[in-house]
Amino acid sequence: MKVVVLARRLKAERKENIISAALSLFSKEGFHATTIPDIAEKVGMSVGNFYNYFSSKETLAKELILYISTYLGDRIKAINEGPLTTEEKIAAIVTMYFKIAEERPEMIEYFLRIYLSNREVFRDGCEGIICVSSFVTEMMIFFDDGVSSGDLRDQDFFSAFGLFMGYLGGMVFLFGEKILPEPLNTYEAPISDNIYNALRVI
Amino acid sequence: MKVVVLARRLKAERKENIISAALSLFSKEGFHATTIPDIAEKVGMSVGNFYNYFSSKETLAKELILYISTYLGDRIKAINEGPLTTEEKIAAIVTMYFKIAEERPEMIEYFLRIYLSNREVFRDGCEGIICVSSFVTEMMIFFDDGVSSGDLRDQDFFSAFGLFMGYLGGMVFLFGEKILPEPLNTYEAPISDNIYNALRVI
Amino acid sequence: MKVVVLARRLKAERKENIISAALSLFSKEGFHATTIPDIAEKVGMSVGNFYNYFSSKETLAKELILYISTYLGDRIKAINEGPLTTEEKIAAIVTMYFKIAEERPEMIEYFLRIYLSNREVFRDGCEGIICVSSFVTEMMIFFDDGVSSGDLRDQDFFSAFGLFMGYLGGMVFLFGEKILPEPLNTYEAPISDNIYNALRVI
Amino acid sequence: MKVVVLARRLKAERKENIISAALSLFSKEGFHATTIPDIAEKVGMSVGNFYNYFSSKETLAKELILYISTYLGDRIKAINEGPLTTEEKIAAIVTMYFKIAEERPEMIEYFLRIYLSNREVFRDGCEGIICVSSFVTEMMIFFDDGVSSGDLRDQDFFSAFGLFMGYLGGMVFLFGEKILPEPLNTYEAPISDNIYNALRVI
DNA sequence: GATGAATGAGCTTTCATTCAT
DNA sequence: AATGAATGAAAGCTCATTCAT
Repeated sequence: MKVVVLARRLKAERKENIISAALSLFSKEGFHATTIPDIAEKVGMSVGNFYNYFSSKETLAKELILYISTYLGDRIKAINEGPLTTEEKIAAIVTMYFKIAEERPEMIEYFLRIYLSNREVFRDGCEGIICVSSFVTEMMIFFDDGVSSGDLRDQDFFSAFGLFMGYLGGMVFLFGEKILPEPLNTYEAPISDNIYNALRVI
Repeated sequence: MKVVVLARRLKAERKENIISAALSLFSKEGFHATTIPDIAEKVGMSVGNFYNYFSSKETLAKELILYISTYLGDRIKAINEGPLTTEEKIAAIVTMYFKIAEERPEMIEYFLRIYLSNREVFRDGCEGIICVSSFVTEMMIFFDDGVSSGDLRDQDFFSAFGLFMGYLGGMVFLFGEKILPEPLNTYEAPISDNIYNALRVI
Repeated sequence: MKVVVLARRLKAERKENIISAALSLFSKEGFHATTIPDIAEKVGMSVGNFYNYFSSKETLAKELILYISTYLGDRIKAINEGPLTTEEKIAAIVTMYFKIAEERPEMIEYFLRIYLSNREVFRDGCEGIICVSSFVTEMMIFFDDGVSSGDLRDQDFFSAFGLFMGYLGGMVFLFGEKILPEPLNTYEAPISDNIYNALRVI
Repeated sequence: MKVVVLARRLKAERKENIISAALSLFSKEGFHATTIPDIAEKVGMSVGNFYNYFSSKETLAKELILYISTYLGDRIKAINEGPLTTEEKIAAIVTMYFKIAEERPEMIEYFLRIYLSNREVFRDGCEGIICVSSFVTEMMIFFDDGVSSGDLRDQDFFSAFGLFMGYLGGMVFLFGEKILPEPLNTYEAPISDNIYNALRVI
């Protein structure tokens, strides 16, 4: 019995390794420029064995976006459930997002460059927001809370969501392209202000 | 003499056809999933002949982004040079952008999905904002004018640019994914408001 | 009548231009790496028109080797018919060959690199020595004369021919590869000596 | 453990098969006229798998010349280190060379037709004599020994090398073109004599 | 004779996936 | 579970040659 448990843990660990290697390679090199041999080599695993963990390159790509969505969703959830005001929550989300963009850029880059851009890959099984719902749901909760507490105007969710996420994504993109003259965190305050100004009750 | 002129016109026309076909295919299928044979077939041209017009797939991709940047830049320029207030200009840009997104979605989609995401492709020759400068420059002018006229807060350009363009891009993305419950133009008013609120002098 | 003559002369001239351009390109870039558009451009002629002068790339290649063989044959003939001793003739041929190798390297290079190495190209129509007979014939005469005059041993022609031409070709090859430490003409005397020693009556 | 060894042996064997097939095809058809599918088919291997053994057609070509140079160098070395006089060594080298030209003509043909003539292919990594140094070095030793023993005149190495190798190459070329009226070995004696006469102390 | 756009077969190379071991 | 050689379809691109003008 114990052996089975150990084996299962080992398998989960190996899978984590693949996810981590793939995330890094996909976001750095692009989905098509990254090959399965590349990933296998980075994990220290044979090509054939890779297919014991993921049935195809596309499956892997879909699991990755799920992984990221959960990761981001968890962090937003923590903020949502904390004691902050709406204005502070906005700042907290911006700070969290930019922190990830600097410390684990693969995650944001994967989101922006792989998920948003390779429609063919995510066509089957990730329609709509299926694969990013953990994350989107928490953003919905954030807005609802903000509206309930009288801080934010009651407007269409997607108008607000597009503003928030489009803005942050855009900034990270500019950062990634080395177009921004200052480090990302310099922009945290003005951006949080802009978002709050855009959404708050007037 | 006439013959030469006609031939030249024909060649320019053929080039336009390729641009149009490629724009559509790239934005619908992705850069890597679109093949030269696909493009050639859509234009009704042999693969070999395609290379009489564009020296490589990458060259084509770069000409495309230049084409789009100029197209958008021209429209923003017209708005900039019109008699509108800053608030009206914002609405005009949003309307224009969404109109293009509905009438010629390939243009915006290309921008969002191909240009922003296939870094490798645009690495040489489109560094920084080189290939989108027509468009970015006009956005700069818009902001400067808004600040000069006392309507907009004087803040870092990229903070404002990221808000504006990240927002619009995000909305078009949601639209393209069929996530938005309403037609795009429904959102024009609230979005324009959000942007103006975010940027205006308080 | 006059017009016809002029036209014919013009055509011959154009053909010479093609031959000259092709010789240069083939020997510098190789047969396969040289394209018909390359040649046409160098001549300042359209691709289509090229085919009014030569029916195919292979035909051109075969005419070139004929041209070179005649060129070399004529020069050897002049030496053969001059008043020199056999030893002097050897030196004269070596000098002539190296002079061409330095002044019009395309000719020797074409011979060594294109003709000798692209069997497929010359398979039909240049079997055996058909396309280089002007040159080989003169070398035969040189040997016969040398034997008749009692200077050279009477041996199989090809034993002698291979020595003479293999030697000179080898030296030009080493020269072309920049392997030779000295300029080509430095070697004229020792090489002539070696050849004479190899062939003379003992 | 045994399995690994066997696999390694199998892989080496497959590589030998490719070398052998490529040598034959290249020398018979020419470098450019031989395609990777041709080679793969001759080996009984898929095109894709070929690239598990050689990273490109050029790499293969370079390994081939190395292989041949070593093969020839080894044989000359054996002669150099044997008990023969200089005159006998010359005859031995000629005999050996012609024997290879008859039994494994691909080797000599590859040398003459592919290596010497496709400069572009060998440009990177085979500059000068890099890829044929095993062979050239042994020829240097032969000459040095001959001079040391007082049999050969002390002259520039390349003058002598060009004579020897240009001569042999020329004869094999004539043989390959079916120009020679007699079988190759008929010429061994007169050619050895000619070479010895050309180089010996007078 | 002259033009050059057009053709299309063919090239080298890549890579997701399979499968015998 | 693990290996990595093997497959083969498909990609981007080239180029000798043709042909409408």
